[in-house]
Amino acid sequence: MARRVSIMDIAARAGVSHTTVSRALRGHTRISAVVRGRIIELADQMGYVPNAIAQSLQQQQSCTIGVVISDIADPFWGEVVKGIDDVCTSNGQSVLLHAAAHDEKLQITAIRRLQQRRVDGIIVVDSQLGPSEIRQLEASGSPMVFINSQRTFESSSLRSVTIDNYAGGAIAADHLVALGHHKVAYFGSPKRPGSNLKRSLGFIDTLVAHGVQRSRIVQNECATDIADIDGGYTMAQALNEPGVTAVFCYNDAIALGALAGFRANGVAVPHKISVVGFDDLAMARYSWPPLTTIAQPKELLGQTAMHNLATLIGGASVTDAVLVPSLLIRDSSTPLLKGLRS
Amino acid sequence: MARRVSIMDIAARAGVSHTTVSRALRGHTRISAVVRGRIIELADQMGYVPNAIAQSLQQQQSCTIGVVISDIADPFWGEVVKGIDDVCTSNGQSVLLHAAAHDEKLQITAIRRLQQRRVDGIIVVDSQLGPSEIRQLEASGSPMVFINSQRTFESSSLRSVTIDNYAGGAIAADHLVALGHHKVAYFGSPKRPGSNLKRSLGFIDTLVAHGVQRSRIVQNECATDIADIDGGYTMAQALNEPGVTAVFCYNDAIALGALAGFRANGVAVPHKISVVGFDDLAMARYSWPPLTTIAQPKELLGQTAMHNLATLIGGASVTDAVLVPSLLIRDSSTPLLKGLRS
DNA sequence: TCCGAACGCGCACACGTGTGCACAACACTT
DNA sequence: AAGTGTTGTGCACACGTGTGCGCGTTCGGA
Repeated sequence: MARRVSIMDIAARAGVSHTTVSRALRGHTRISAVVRGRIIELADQMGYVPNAIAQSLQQQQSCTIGVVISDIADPFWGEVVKGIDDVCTSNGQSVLLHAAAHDEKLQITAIRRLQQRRVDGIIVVDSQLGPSEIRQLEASGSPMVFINSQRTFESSSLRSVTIDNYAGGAIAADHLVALGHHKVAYFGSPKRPGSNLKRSLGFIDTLVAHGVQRSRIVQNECATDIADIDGGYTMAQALNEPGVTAVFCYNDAIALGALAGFRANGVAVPHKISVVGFDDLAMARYSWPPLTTIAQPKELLGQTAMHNLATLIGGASVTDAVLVPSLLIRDSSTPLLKGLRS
Repeated sequence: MARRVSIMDIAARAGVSHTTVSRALRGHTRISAVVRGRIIELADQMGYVPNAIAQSLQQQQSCTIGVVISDIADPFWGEVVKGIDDVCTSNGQSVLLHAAAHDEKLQITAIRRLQQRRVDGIIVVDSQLGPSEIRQLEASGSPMVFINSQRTFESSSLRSVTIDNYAGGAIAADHLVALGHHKVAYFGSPKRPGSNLKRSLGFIDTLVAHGVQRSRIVQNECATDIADIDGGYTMAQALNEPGVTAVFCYNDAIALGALAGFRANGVAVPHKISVVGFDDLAMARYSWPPLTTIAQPKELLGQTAMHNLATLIGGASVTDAVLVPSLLIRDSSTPLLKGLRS
């Protein structure tokens, strides 16, 4: 942070007080036109760049939003952050980014650091925090919005924006039942217990409601320590349930891995087995076969979170937002052929 | 930025001056053990969170790094940012993120905003800046590192970290020639003129050096206004050059799109045509067929940039870094069958 | 000519933190 | 007892900006 020209330097050169410089640059009234003109010209000529740090200290607000994210390299979260950044930029705010893997301790540390930096508010993406940590955060008083959190909150300064995971699972079930499938599997991700549970419940409840027998619904979970895409690959290879003709996956990463896993086993998608994902990643359109999936409005997720955080910061209160997913039919799912019925 | 407890508040409660509190909390020597103990306990009990903004103002450094990026949703850049964040976090610094599409004006605006925030240094990812803007930035004095910039710099405070794009193109050519291909195409991206030119030159020069005739090298470019993956799809569908048996793509996104485009046209990869990408995205392993590609060390790119920026900030000088790409052979490239020779 | 109003500007403080210097109290040495 | 060194603490300032209040000047109207 090199020493730069301040309004004091300008004031000295212009032969006025720094007060006058400050007022002139901020477009204050009651400053004579000549003085203002000279100050503005001088500021430009001397290469003056206002010091936002000093402004923050004085104004008691930093115009900065903290974002805590589990994995910035994940393309899904990347799009969410893009939505956040969009709104921030048009609000004149900046994004302070902190990565913090799937780990409570790291997430808390990241939040503490952001609070030291006096961010105006915090967005936590994919939070893993437990009830005791939440209580701690409520006490800290910072407005916070959680995106796709695994929990809900009571405090007025803590809000959430989520996808209706249960409805997403239900949509997948409707789709597969409409195609005639009646023995199916769910490939889950235990890393996200909350959303995983809701998607699987929505899926299973709806299947049952459509008359599918519980014994004909297979549930698998991938190992916690591997990437989703690898998990999908492994689960597809390991699937050894005769008669399963469709799989609903927790997300697209698992589904794309599953496509590769089935292919390696010589199981044709969708003719032998239909695959449905969740998220609608950019890649999903271009996989082979193109992936049928439950689409999340990713950028909207980020934008909504940021809008709600802004109103929270403004002192108003907001309700939790729940966005709706939608079915995107491509080629990885197909009607069950009569000959294949078991 | 709610009003929080300051060292003055603690001082009042402890009956000492704020000086003593500051020294006690910073582990200064020459503070009596009893007083220190009481202050630390009091600070904890009152929920004191140090104000990093005031510290920045006083210390004349913000411990903050600005990152300007063209598209945070791009999985490639996501991994680069992860590398940056890693090093930042272990250095006790934070990342201020600003997105700024492929647009000079937006990028300059973003840089100005970061300078207002008095970041200690700036990393610009995928810069599109022209010579005049560069000169402007040199004058501003902020240490900056450009990742995969389309240009090189002379100023001592402006450094770059890049992949050896020419070598990458050469490796792809070596690979395809070794497989027996002698009529090939290049699918380029005009959005990144510098790296696109180098990759294509390395590719073509090496092909020619191996005795491939120039007339047998086809060059295509995708439209500027569409995503890479769509561009790859379109170029693959439009490719109408009889006898072309291999394609080298500017990046994996284009290559993945091309795989889908060829498939839609009934052109089998790799049996009819081999495809080689560049980047090694996480998806490349799981495409169909799994993509042969020139791998970039993405996280290392970010880490190196951040390391070099840190030394630059420390006042030392560094040289431009050039990292080497490596060939990753998967299933989208295969030896040319004799029967297919043209 | 006199008086109130409007105008243009500066003083002094606030925001929260860190630090050079000074000063008082105490321990130790001669 | 006097001098010297050490220890613990506070004063006052700095960092850069914004603003309430007050003061002097000018203007307009009676």
